[in-house]
Amino acid sequence: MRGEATVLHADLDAFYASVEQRDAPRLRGRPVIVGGGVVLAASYEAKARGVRTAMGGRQALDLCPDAVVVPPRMDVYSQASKDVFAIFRDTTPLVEGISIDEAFLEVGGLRHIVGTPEEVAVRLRERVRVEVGLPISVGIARTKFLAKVASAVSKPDGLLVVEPDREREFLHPLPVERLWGVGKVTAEKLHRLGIRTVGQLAELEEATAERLLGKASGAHLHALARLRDPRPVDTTRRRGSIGSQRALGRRPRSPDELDLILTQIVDRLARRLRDGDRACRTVVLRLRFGDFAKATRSHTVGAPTDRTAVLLAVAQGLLADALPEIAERGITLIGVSLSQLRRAGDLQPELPIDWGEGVRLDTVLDAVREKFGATSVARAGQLGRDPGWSTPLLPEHE
DNA sequence: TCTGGGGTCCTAGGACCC
DNA sequence: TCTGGGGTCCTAGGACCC
Repeated sequence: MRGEATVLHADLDAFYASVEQRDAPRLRGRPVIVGGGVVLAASYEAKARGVRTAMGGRQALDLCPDAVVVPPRMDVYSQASKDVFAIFRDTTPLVEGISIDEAFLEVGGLRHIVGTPEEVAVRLRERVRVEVGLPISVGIARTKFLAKVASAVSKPDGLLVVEPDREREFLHPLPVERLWGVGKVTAEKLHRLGIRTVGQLAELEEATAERLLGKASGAHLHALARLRDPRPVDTTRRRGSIGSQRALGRRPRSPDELDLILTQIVDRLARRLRDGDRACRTVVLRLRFGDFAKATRSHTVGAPTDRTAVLLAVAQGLLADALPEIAERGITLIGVSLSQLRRAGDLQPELPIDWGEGVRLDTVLDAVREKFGATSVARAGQLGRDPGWSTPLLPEHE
């Protein structure tokens, strides 16, 4: 009556570290840490020694002095991810990617053609192991949330089915930290009330949960604890923002240095934007000051754009505004996010950003100049005329 | 403990409009 | 002259996830 377990959550185990062990036999069976200053991924041998993702590299080596530390190879991981997702899509068209190493698959429709969800999962795990050479865990349940919890519980290299009539006994004894959306802060709020298991959270009144955790997340977590999760596998989801950032260490940085780094970041992002045939409206400057406090500064332009020069001028304007505070507090990270993404095909040129015949870059940048002043705009204009620049900063008809 | 890089979603206040 | 309620957009911050 409540439906069948037809949602798969497939999640590669210790993804980056597994790729390194796959490619270098001498790393197999040994504790492997991917990253440098910070642990990006740890193999299960390293995890067994207490090494965790996001841990400082120093601390990780204290716990596990014989670990092999390897630098990340993002392009290799990206290719491995594509290979695995190709197998997902070959299994069913109903794939919802969650991140580089996990996805939901709806396989209910395959029962009479291929087999039960469990049979599909067994075959999927085998194909990923043989064809890509990586271990992957799969959870199967009636809802996405339960499937995700099931895959996590099954790790490493596991397969776990939660039958609909066993959901309560599976979920309720688990600690609240297992809920998708409960981190350190939320867990502590719950612990203060003596709530440690999902079952205890489910016993609360919904209104109580909302008062404690906020309206949206309170209602959401309460529903999950009561086994309610109506979200279907959504194959149409697209990224809503893209970003790039760079940690800077503690030494002081001159405005020119910051400007150069900012330019590199925006150049890379703008290219990714165009490669994905997308445009954006909002530019967010991310900062982390000398005391590691974070801040954002953002600006939204009237019409979506994918032009490096425009995005850079806006970013430089935001940075110029923040320079006095940076001079005072120091800076340890700078980054940019582009949000309010949409298909570039939806681009509707409007004044003042009108890329019609004969419109010059200077005209386009007027709006930016009005908001931020002339200096950064002048720099952006110069870059646009530099033939050595790595991306076309100007539209073809410029 | 001395802190990466990529994202998502929610909240809250103020501006602005009807 | 003083004062409504509702909706949307923008900005900033924060929790959380992998």
